[in-house]
Order: sequence, then structure tokens, then C-alpha cells
Amino acid sequence: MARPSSSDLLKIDNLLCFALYSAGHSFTRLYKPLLEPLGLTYPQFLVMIALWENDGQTVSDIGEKLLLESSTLTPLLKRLETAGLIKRTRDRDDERVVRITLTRQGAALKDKAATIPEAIGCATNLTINDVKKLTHEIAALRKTLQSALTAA
Amino acid sequence: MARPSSSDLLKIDNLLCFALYSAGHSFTRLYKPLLEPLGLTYPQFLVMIALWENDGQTVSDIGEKLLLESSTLTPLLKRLETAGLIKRTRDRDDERVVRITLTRQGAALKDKAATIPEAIGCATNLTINDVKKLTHEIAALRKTLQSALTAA
DNA sequence: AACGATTAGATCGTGCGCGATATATCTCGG
DNA sequence: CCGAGATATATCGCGCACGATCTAATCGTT
Repeated sequence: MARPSSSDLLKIDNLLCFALYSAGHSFTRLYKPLLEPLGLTYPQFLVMIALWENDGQTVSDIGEKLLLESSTLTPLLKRLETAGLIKRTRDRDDERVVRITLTRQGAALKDKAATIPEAIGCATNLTINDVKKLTHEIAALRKTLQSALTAA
Repeated sequence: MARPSSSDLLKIDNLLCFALYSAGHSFTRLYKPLLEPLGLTYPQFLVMIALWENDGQTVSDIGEKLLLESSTLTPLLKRLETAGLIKRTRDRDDERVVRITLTRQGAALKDKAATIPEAIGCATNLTINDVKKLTHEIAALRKTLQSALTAA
């Protein structure tokens, strides 16, 4: 097996990072028409999923889960609050902390969202096991990259 | 093997789309300090790679390659032009078309960039073959998703 | 030649996503 | 109890990323 030349490594189609980048955007485009009826953008959908999984998280809890900064989350959460899906309340015991809780509407939205992952799954044209395997591999890669980042 | 329940499917860590989304961002963060000396952002880097591979492409050529719209590319290309890395010129034969060509500086930047993919490759902690395999799988997935999109 | 339809880019408004910085609150040593 | 640091969130500016819309150029048909 030949060692890859630097010219190979600089081809767009050989770059793992570009594959991830473009596949991620493709997913966002695919989700868009499904999320529109719920009034959610794709990142907002991810935040809602995190909350359905575990209500009452703090801003930084969500940030750790989704790998997002407060500068991204604060405006996004304000939009979700304006939409009536969540409430942002300062923690009594520590006024620095903002705790995010689902409103009744926000919690109810979960049922409408329940059908979405299956529809997306179909579009991937992969078996459930292939999806599982790929998800796991990419998540492991993300962990490796993140630890390389925090080490630096 | 049990059929996955809808509650499983709505867990963030089981979502292929989230794995891609977050791993993509992790890559961007990893590239950032390496691209800073070149004066490039990550999407700008991708455009430069496309041009190093094939100089003189049109805006829509680049858009097709990278799956980006003119509304994204036009401002980005203007920034690259301001930075002196490319030139934007209307095609003589068809004045609607804008052709993107590398300046001497833009072409020269390729040498500096050549070391980056290897540094990134190391950080993935994967073998060259694993990277290749994963890249291929994700690219195939992207193609499936995109064809689902254009079909709709 | 002429005009409707198509095409290539550009522009605009909205929503991420982040680094740098600001503000408010808490913690801890003395 | 007080001030120095630490912590949680917010704010700001910049650069994507996209859909909707605009403009200018080209193409096709008559």
C-alpha cells in the first residue's frame, strides 16, 4: 500500500473533514421541511431533544451535551422562550445559573417530533445496524478530536 | 434484535445526524489554529483546496463541489479576493459567469497548506485505512441524502 | 428581430457558531 | 467580613449558510 502523497491528501473528496462537513449540511437540509411544521430550526431541535431527554438542565449542561458555547445558546434559547417552548429561570441557590425548563407546549411537541427520526432514517437507505455502527464510529472520532483539543 | 422505540430514536447520542454535526464542528475547531497562520477560515480553506485541485472554476462549479449556494460563496470569494488569494473575472463568452482564478499568492499557499492534513490525520488517532473507509462511507451517505433531496 | 423563459451571480434578512469581552454572582483565604 | 479569583451567563462582532428575491445576460421560439 503506497503512502498517500500530499497531493492526494489535499483532494477534497479524500478529506474526512469535508465528508463530515457536507454530510452534516445535507442532514440539516433534509430535516428542514420536517421541522418547519414544528417551528424549529435544526439546532433548536437538538436543544429540544436534549431537554426532552432531561428537563431542567442549565445552559452549560446543554452546552456540554451539544458542544456549544453560551454565545450560541443564549440567543437560541431566547428564541425558544419567545416561541413559548421553554422557560429560562435563574436558579434560586445560585443566581449565576440559568435553568431551562420545558413549558407544557414544549413537552407536548415531543409527540409530533417522534415520527421524524424514522423518516430521516429511511432517507439514509441504511439498515438500523449500519446507522448504529456509523453513529458510534463518528461519535468515537468526535471524542478523540475533542480530547486532542482540550489537551492543547 | 429489538425494534428501536421512538424514545431511543430521540436520544441525542443515538442520532447519526448529531454525530455528524458535532464531529464536523470538532474538526473546524481543530483546523482553526492551523489555518490561522494562512489567514484562512475553514470554509475558505475548502474553497482553496477546490481551486488548487482545479483552477479557473466558476462560482457554480465550486458550489456543486462543496454543496454551497451562491449566497454563501459570493461574499466568501470576495473576502478571498480582498486577501489577494484569488481573482474574480467575468467570462468573456458568457458575461453571467464569474470565473475564479488563483493569484500567484493563492497558488503559493498550497505548499504551506500541504502539512495540515497530516497533522489533522494524526489527531484522529485512526489508521490511514480507517480514515479512508470512514470518509468513503460518509461520502456515500451524503450522496444518498442529496439524491433524496433533489428527488423531493 | 423580439420576447418569454432560463441561467449565473449578487443582495438581503435570519439564524447559527465562535472568540473576546463584560457583568453578575459565588467562593475562599485571611 | 472583605477582596481576589473563579464561575455562569450575556453581549458583541465577524463569518458562514440558506431561502427569497433581484438583476443582467443568454437562449429558444417564433
